[in-house]
Amino acid sequence: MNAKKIVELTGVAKDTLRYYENIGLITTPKRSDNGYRIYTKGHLKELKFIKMAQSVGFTLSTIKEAIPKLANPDPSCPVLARTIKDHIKAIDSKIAELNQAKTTLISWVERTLPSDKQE
Amino acid sequence: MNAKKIVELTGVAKDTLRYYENIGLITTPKRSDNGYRIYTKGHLKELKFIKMAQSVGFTLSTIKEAIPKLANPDPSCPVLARTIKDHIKAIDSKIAELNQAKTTLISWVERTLPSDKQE
DNA sequence: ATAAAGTATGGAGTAGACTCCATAGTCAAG
DNA sequence: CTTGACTATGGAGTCTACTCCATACTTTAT
Repeated sequence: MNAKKIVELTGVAKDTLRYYENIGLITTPKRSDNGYRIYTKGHLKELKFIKMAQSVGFTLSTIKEAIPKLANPDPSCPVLARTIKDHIKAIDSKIAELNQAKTTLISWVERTLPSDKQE
Repeated sequence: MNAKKIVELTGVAKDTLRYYENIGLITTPKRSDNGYRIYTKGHLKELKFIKMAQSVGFTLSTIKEAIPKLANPDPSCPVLARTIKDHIKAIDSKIAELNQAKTTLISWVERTLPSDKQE
């Protein structure tokens, strides 16, 4: 698919795509004869993953470590499973932090506004 | 408490504290006669909250909206509860996103990672 | 009394993550 | 064949969140 299409589908700007390509975050897209980039479903997956990971506080360089392993997996590599499990652990930590933050906020609400009802 | 102490207790650098003060993120600390900043337990709470919120992907400007309401609550203000609940909702969304990301990663691991070809 | 440690200030510099610009080649429509 | 939409490129600019000066005043230790 062309640039316009993937921008439309992912909400990621054209320039951002080029930026991601430059820093090696996404798989380098092939080019058609005219030099235009050709994006694939693989790129859609990568970008979806990037947005998700980013929204929960992972940096692009952290994401970068995970992406190539997801995009070009070597099934016979045990290090891969290890790495992904590390990322899952990182996600678990973030979930724990979020729950802590939530608890903190709720206690603030209850202490401050004891009569207020839940939504 | 003095700057050294709060740096030690929170792990937030001296310059960062001044930066937070400049952008109005933390409560402006009172000064002693010599002009040195005096930090309080309130600052500890604020900084703890900032670090937590930040680690899970909230920006300083988003955090800034929440802090004053937590620090100087007006019990008769329904907007306060609204705002805090919005933050809790945002946290819930982030938790949901993380769980989704986790599921995705796990499925990647379990499928022993399929290679996906271009369009 | 002098050094060392702590603090203050304005302002410059940095890293990460975009975002915009000027210029130019490509392609579909009229 | 010209216009306008689409794409490409290098490089500059922006914004966030720090981080690092250089300089100077205060306090503590020897």
